[in-house]
Amino acid sequence: MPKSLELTPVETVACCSPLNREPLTADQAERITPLVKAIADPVRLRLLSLVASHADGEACVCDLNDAFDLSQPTISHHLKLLHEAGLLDREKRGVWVYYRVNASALGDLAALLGGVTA
Amino acid sequence: MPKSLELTPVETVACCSPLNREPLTADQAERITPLVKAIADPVRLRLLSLVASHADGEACVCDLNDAFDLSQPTISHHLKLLHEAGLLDREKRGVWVYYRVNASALGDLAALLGGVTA
DNA sequence: AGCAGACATAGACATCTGTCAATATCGACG
DNA sequence: CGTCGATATTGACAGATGTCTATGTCTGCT
Repeated sequence: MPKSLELTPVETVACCSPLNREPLTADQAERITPLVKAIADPVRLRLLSLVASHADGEACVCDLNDAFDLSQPTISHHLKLLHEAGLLDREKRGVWVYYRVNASALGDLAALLGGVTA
Repeated sequence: MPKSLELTPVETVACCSPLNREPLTADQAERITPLVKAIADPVRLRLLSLVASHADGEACVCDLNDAFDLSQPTISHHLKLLHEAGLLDREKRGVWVYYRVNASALGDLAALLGGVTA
């Protein structure tokens, strides 16, 4: 149920069969790549795991900032990339912003790589 | 059974529990990232899927070159990155070079993302 | 030996990416 | 309504990345 015609990368991954079934077309590869790029950074991998493993399944930006020796804008930038890729959902409550993982996103990507269609 | 003390990225991935179990340490994230970066490119994703889905599980560089509108050195460069990451095994037979996928590599990465420990 | 073809390496170059400091926005609260 | 604290945006810059041309290194063949 996207509100626009633009699909997030994560919304386009489920359409491809596992890598070992048949070659990806150039188009499919171009659509999948942004999602993989989104997790191809150590800071973003840690952010993702921090949110994913956090109690209640969500984490406040204020907590995430403290976990890194990086400036606040840098963390904000990485969170934005993960959000735009469709891997993190964003919710603002009062002054704080909470992120939570899009579970099916990682699942679809894992299925693409691992060859499991489930 | 690595022959040197240097581990390929793929040899270090199995050591981490799934993302949603516990946060990655900075060290773990740094070790995993090269593997993810290796597949964070549309050409390399297609190369991987071409090799993975090829008959006999292996593909000759000569075949792979023809599948792209890119120069031979560029394809060679991408294959080198995939090989160094541990995702592709390389075997030279006569004049030709054959690549085949390291199946467990993608499996471990998928497990990391998908949360399946198997 | 010498040539030809398959693949790798080296170097150059434009573009992309991660980071920061500075600034803007937005909501709560006195 | 003005300030403060939390987060996002902007602009700048160094370093990484993808691509090419040119060249090197094997291997088989004649």
